[in-house]
Amino acid sequence: MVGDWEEKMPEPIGDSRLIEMPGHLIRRLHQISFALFLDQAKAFGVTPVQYAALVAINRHPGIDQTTLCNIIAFDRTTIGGVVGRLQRKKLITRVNGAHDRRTKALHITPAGRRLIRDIEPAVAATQRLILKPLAPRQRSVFKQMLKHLVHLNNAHSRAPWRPKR
Amino acid sequence: MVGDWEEKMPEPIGDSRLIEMPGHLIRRLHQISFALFLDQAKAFGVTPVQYAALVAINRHPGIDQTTLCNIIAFDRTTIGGVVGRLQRKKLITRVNGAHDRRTKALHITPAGRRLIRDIEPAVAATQRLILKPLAPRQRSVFKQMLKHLVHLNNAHSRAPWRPKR
DNA sequence: TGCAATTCGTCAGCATACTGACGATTATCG
DNA sequence: CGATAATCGTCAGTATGCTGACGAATTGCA
Repeated sequence: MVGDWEEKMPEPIGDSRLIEMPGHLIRRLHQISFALFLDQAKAFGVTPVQYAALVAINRHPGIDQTTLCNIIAFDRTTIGGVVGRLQRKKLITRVNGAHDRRTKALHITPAGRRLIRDIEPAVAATQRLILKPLAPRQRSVFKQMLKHLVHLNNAHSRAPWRPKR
Repeated sequence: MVGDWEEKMPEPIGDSRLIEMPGHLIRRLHQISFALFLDQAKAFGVTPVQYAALVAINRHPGIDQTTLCNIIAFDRTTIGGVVGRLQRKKLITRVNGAHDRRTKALHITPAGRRLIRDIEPAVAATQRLILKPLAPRQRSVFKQMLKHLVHLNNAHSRAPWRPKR
């Protein structure tokens, strides 16, 4: 299926060009990473997104949803559903803010704390599996590049990361 | 906000640990990449996913949906909606397969071909912008690593890439 | 040949994301 | 103080992506 390139014709974009585009590869790596997490952590019934939110809530008791979004770089609209599902699973509580009645104050429950503790090996295993195909010395190079790309492209996301309040 | 580490306590997972996890960074890079594409190509009204499908359909006239999924590593369920939207925009046609009546044969339209041609600069610019924060020599290193990670982790996705039929 | 296994497209259900908008509330400034 | 601006959480709408299931059609094998 190679070889239909023709003189004087603008070269049609073929499979290989498409498949090697960074954007395409990043999309696939994201899907793989997500699937690996679900597989490793399937006994706990949480997604990578829910796990990230849970860790941040544990670390910042009483945090409101918008500040949570700034810390873990989520979208403000999306977080509503995420914390709703965490609440349904009794991993967090959500009460109206005392000082600012527009906000909801998020707190982790004992069950949530237990989950964070117990899921740790699965989370660590997931990160190892993602990078497993690379040689050990390349893994930290890749991680550095990832951090660099994300930090310097931060502003291009609707949900940019922001330091503390 | 650093320094609440305590002797004899299992170290709680903090923001920095979470934020530097490969899985988390990959999710963010995917969002950034997606947003950059939409921004660069906003005049054309297609998503990265729709663009990938369109390119593959252009390259393989009459392809059926499942084979299309194997080529661009999509999920079989998801592709239905994607090609439906391409059809609604009159960029492709979808007719029942002649030989196998279970399948739908996909063909690109003249409008679809025009779009692929005209959107090219925006697609190229997107790929450049994604990798822009890296030094030029690092960009190909990163691309190689991405390809390596995706190929060797291929089987872990529900929608693994598969060579031709 | 005939029947079981497989495949194709689709459906319902759920979860993550983003846009644009809104009411409620708080902050700011004249 | 009071009007305006900004912020918080949410909603509707749209798009991607997955699981599990299904009817329709085809394949493979006994």
